[in-house]
Amino acid sequence: MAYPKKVEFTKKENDLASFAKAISHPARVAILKEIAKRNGCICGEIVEVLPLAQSTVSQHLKELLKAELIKGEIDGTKSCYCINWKTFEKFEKIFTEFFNKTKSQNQNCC
Amino acid sequence: MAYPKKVEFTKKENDLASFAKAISHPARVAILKEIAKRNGCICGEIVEVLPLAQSTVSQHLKELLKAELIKGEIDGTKSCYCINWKTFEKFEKIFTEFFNKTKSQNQNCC
DNA sequence: TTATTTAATCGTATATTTGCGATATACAAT
DNA sequence: ATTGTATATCGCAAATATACGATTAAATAA
Repeated sequence: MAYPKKVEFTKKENDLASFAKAISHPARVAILKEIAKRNGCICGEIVEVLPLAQSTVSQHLKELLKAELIKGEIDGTKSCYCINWKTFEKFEKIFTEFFNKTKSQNQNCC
Repeated sequence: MAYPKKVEFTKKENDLASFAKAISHPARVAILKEIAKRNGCICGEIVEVLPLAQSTVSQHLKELLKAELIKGEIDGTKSCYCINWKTFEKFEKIFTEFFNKTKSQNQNCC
């Protein structure tokens, strides 16, 4: 056996996959874009704009929070969300690395 | 209403999400890396290397084919897979655009 | 021809995701 | 204190994803 069998996946594989999972739903992509687009942070204006119920949007926001792609803070009755640039850039790096590493091995075999 | 309510998501949102979905499982990330790593295309050597059953790997390969991230051709009893660079680069572009566009709107609001 | 090898597909079980309405919570306004 | 507003959470249903063993199909080797 030339290459060893994996018992489990590597941290990088898991990281890339879980980031990809966080943005694997069009609603979450749209939410991120909306948060970035607005001048300043927004809250449930997202609900106004998306074709989804408030509770569903809230769930997607929770997912994005879990992935640390956004930060949220409660301001009165409103919740204010914004992009977590630190994580965002971390993932951009992981992605770029993945693309470049893969490309560098392009042997044009078929 | 300053921004219009979406009836559905945009093509770009759907494209980005479905690409992300394709690589949202560590097995599929590992498979892509393995295919890129090997000198020339490989087939079920992937099974040897991953902590998954042959049928499961086959299913993941099918997903990657569906997303057109890999190409496959049958060579005798063996199936030979390789990266579909055209799609790969298309998605890299979509990604980079997403990252850059989002970043350019960084207002550091919170 | 018969056996072997390789890989796709089928059937099935289980887990996760997605979505929504209803409810709860927490603050603001009256 | 009561009412209204914003948003998170609960409970549930439906759809999708993941995994595996068994089976099938197709090519090669014996």
